[in-house]
Amino acid sequence: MEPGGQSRRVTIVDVARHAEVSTTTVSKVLRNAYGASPATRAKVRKAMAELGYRPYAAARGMRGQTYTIGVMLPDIRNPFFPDIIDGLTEALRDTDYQVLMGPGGCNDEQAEARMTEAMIDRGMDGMILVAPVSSRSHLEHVAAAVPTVIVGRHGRSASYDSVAADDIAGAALVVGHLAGLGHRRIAHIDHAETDPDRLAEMSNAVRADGYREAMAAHGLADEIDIVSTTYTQEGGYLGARLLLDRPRLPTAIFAGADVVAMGVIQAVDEAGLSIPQDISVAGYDNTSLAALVPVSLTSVDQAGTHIGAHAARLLLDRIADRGRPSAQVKLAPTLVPRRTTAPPPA
Amino acid sequence: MEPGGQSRRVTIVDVARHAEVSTTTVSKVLRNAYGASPATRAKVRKAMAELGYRPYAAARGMRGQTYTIGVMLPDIRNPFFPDIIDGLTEALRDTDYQVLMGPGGCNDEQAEARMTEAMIDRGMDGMILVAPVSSRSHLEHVAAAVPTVIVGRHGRSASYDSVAADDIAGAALVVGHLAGLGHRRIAHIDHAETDPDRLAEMSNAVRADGYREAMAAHGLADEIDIVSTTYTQEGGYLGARLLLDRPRLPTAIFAGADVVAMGVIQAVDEAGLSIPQDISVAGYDNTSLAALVPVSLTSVDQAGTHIGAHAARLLLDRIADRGRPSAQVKLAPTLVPRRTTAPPPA
DNA sequence: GTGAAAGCGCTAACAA
DNA sequence: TTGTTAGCGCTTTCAC
Repeated sequence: MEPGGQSRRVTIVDVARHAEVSTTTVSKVLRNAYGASPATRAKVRKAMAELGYRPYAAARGMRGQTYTIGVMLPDIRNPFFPDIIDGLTEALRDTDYQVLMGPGGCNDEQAEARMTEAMIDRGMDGMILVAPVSSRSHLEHVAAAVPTVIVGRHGRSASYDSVAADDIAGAALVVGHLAGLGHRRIAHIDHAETDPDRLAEMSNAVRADGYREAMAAHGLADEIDIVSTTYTQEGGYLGARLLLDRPRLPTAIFAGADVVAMGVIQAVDEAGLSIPQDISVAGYDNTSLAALVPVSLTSVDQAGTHIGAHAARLLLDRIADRGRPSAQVKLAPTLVPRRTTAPPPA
Repeated sequence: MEPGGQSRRVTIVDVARHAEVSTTTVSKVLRNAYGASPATRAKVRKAMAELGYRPYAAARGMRGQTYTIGVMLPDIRNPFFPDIIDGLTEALRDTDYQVLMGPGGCNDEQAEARMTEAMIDRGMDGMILVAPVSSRSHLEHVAAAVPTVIVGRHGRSASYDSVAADDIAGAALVVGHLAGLGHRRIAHIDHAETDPDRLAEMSNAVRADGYREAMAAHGLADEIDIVSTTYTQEGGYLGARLLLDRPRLPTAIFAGADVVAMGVIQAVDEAGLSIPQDISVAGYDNTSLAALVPVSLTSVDQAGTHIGAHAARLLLDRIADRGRPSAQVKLAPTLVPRRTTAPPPA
């Protein structure tokens, strides 16, 4: 109230005194634990309300839980993440858990480690790591300390659960769509990856695999053309520049992410070509960017809210039973055709 | 290591034993506090490293600080916020403070209150509230509990610091730009606001005021035309639909935010008009959306990273001295003209 | 069903 | 400079 004069917090002791019971009893009511009669419960609840009591999560954490779930986001700019967060918070709405998010630092393994440690040190009851770039051993190290769900990364582990969209299927949807329109020279822009561990687990690598498989399935194995840059707008720009320098231009470019596609569009625009008349462009993630009318990008929808909801459910499950076998959820993506894809020029 | 067998945390006691000193000494070293010889310091640091000790923030918080700063974001989808976060984390990089973000729940006062309470209960050392919609009294209630900086909201208080861009000047930049191109019928889309408190403090309202003032200053007082919807894409769409139904069409629409402008573009597109030939459109915030080549939206840049950096500095300052007088920082915006604005049709 | 008392990991008075 | 000793607000045995 008074500037600087922070009035002392109402504690469990105040509540106990007010309700004329012990602090133990108050604690039991707080946790909905066994061992308090309905009458006592009511009395304590009333006292809590009258005093405006709110439990101090940090103190609870010293013995029990903090009722906090940490979500590490690799890149807060990626418009795909809000969907996941929405699904997450929606699924957690009627629980006592609060979600706090930490900026992981775009593709920076060290920053990611700092963030995960910071969350562990702050007593998170559970953690959700979205598309982490950390090594598998680091992920297992995190999972050993606190229940963990990995989102958007393939590869299974006994120590954590995971939720991801089926990127092989997603890539096949794009290639199928383009091939169906009559395209043969379909190029792909990938995120460069050297680490063998991650090569097998990261979405980008799996999408590239899916692209290869699908091209082969459509009898276009000879047309496979992958440029590796990064999953950023600049990466897309750079990749497209390389593709536009090819002696035989591709008639379609499948970008591994919507942001990448935005860079592609820029490069194509600068080259004086038009989309989709001269060249088709497809993205991935069906972010809000893709839906913008002036953009209207064909993309693959990963059902982000469902991913988030599944992650929340798995996490609560594991917080309740840390010993249970790990689970992997794989969700089917869908294609969202828009105005950037059309039949190739005749 | 073993599944379920979380090996006990290394504590200050272990470090003390290993270094053959008292826990007090370890604590002093940890806090860089006065009262430990260089030799002792080195010994303790070595022990910490050898044991892989990491302080447990929640426990520190029970007596001292948690070294955690909570940032409440009203809408994680708004692409303006990442810039603020970048400025914030950059400014905090070399400190011991960690940033955790909480989703505030788009324009929902209750959700906002839940989030701020949750952060206080989790022992945040300081809080940064970005464009909060809460009542002034709630903001002061938060500030009474923990050092607080309010970002993106006008109006000053003795109990908290604030950082905002000069929205009057920003609106004047847009109107000046459009008037300079020869426009007279410049309409504005605003975020509807009824609460008198917030009417004076929220950015949207101030932008509308700035629009009115600037129109008058350019001798266009008679052309003032404001449509009030919401600061969302749908709001922009709706607002534009209303404006396009006017007997005399506006030749330019100044949307109060980039996302709003995206909705405007959609409505204009559907009406079969082209931008900027038939109608000019300007946004506000210069988000990454505006820069996208297919969008290329004229907008006002608020220097989000600077806003974030200032907020961080003010907060650290106030954590160090809670009694100091409150400060208000106002930053000058700049205009970024792009392809959606041009002279009006002849 | 209820409560006394110990303790979670750390910081802060106060002595030595 | 160093260590002893109380707590911080809550949960958890373990008696009653």
